[in-house]
Amino acid sequence: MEHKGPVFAPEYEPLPKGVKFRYNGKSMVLSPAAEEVAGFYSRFIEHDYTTKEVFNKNFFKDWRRLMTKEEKDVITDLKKCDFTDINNYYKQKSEERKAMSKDEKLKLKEENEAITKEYGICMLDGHKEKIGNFRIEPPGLFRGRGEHPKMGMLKTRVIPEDVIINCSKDSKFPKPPPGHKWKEVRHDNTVSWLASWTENVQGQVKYVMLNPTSRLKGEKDWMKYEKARELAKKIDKIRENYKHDFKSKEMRIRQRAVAMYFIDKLALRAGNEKDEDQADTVGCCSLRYEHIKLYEEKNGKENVVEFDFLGKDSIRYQNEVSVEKRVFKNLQLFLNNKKDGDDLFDRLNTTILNKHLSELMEGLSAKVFRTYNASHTLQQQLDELTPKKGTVAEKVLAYNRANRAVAILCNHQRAAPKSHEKSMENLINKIEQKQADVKDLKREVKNLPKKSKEYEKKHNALKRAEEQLAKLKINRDDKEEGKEIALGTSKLNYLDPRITVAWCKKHDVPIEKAYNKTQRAKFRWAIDMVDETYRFD
DNA sequence: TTCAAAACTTAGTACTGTCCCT
DNA sequence: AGGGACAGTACTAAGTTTTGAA
Repeated sequence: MEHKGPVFAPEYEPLPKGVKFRYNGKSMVLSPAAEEVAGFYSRFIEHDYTTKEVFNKNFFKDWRRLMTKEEKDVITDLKKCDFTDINNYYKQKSEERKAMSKDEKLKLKEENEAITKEYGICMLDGHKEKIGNFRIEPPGLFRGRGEHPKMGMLKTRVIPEDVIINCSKDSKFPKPPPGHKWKEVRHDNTVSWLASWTENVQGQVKYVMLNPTSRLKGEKDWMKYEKARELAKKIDKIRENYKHDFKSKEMRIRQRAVAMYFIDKLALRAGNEKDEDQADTVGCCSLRYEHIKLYEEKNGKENVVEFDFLGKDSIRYQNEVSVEKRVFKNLQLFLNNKKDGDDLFDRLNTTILNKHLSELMEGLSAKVFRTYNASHTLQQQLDELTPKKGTVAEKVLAYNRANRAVAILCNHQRAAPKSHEKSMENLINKIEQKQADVKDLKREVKNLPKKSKEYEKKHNALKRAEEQLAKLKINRDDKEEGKEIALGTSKLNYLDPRITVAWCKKHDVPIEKAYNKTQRAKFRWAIDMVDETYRFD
């Protein structure tokens, strides 16, 4: 492994004289350190974050910590701080960047490409590989997701003295920037990272790693799907096994069994325990009393469990599922004598669960179920939805619907795009226009003598218009159904790409319809490997 | 054996560039 | 030229699993 080391964030450029920070209405010159952090906050002042007390409190505390004595004496109340001038300055800078001439933009692009060429590539086992994140995260304010207790804290600047380099002993070591030293240069070929540093807000180690297109990452991805296929072969036995455990005498085993049922049936995440200083989110093992409700009957279904909790990234999971009678009875038992804040599975955690899983199958852990169920669902949905005869557009719609079924299973949500309403309106207008066209053409065709040149021309035009109309309608349905569902995550992380590649080949759909450029690069291994007979069952 | 740290995967959102229309 | 829509990309937080020290 040989590389040039990471790229650091540019030095702070102090504000020009005319840009004023004001305290209590009076302009005030800040020390560079305090000014830089004031600049970070100024970029947020039009954002919801600054209405949150936690954000403001954390920010103010960290900001004051690096003020000079004099600044600290004066600046005691965030409410009296006026950042608008600074904010306007940065907005103006960004406008200027947008308004740059073509040449200036091109120059910037070329400079950027030069950096990528030098620092974005490494040599691994004699092969050139792209690096994923070779730029070290710049300083700024921490933006957690959901109700994060640390939101607004200052994420400090990382310098070479913070960075550990990992490379081969016999390689040309990266040079630290002039006047600096690395924290350490080590040679550990049992890990895949090129450089690491410890981030100050949560104390977590951050890594520079390879791009997903690299051989190393590709092989790991491939192994992940092979593991999921291995599970596919054993899933019947495993289901039998946990269903049997629903009746166990031991509470811990019953809890384990019900958790496995959830993970298998609903594709829930494992649910590790979390610290107090993180957002309160849960997964399967960490579900609490308040996260589920039981109904012997609801909406015509029996034994209904209603889930409502915040999962990863504080994304809400809401679902109403009819479960097996024994599961329902067990849940009643688990909830008995409990109250808000109590664990649903008080005799279970992810370590216990994964330990058991690894005994059922080597390398089996909770997340393998998610991969398996996602890929399995895609295969099964493609079988069901793909029209035998149909246009490419119709097949692609079927593919997107199959993809969407997986995204729903995995609860991959997104905020509906801001432009959704508007673009939907445009699309509907287009459809109406096209419908009118079709109508007109039909009438014209009717009135023309058959076999005339004019007739043929209009007839073809009509056919074309009808095809376009069908396409537009498909487009509309696709868009509306998917407005709050993110397809990318499942496509990138859960769906065995060989299923998609084989499906494209089998149904004469160009691979570009399913995968964009980045995705094709990541899934190169599958595109090269697979023929139309591949299946994931 | 326990537990925290390290390592690596998965995740949504913000930003950027491009295309097309006015 | 300006601006909106959209796709693709960059970013980095937040999970899971593995590792290894106490």
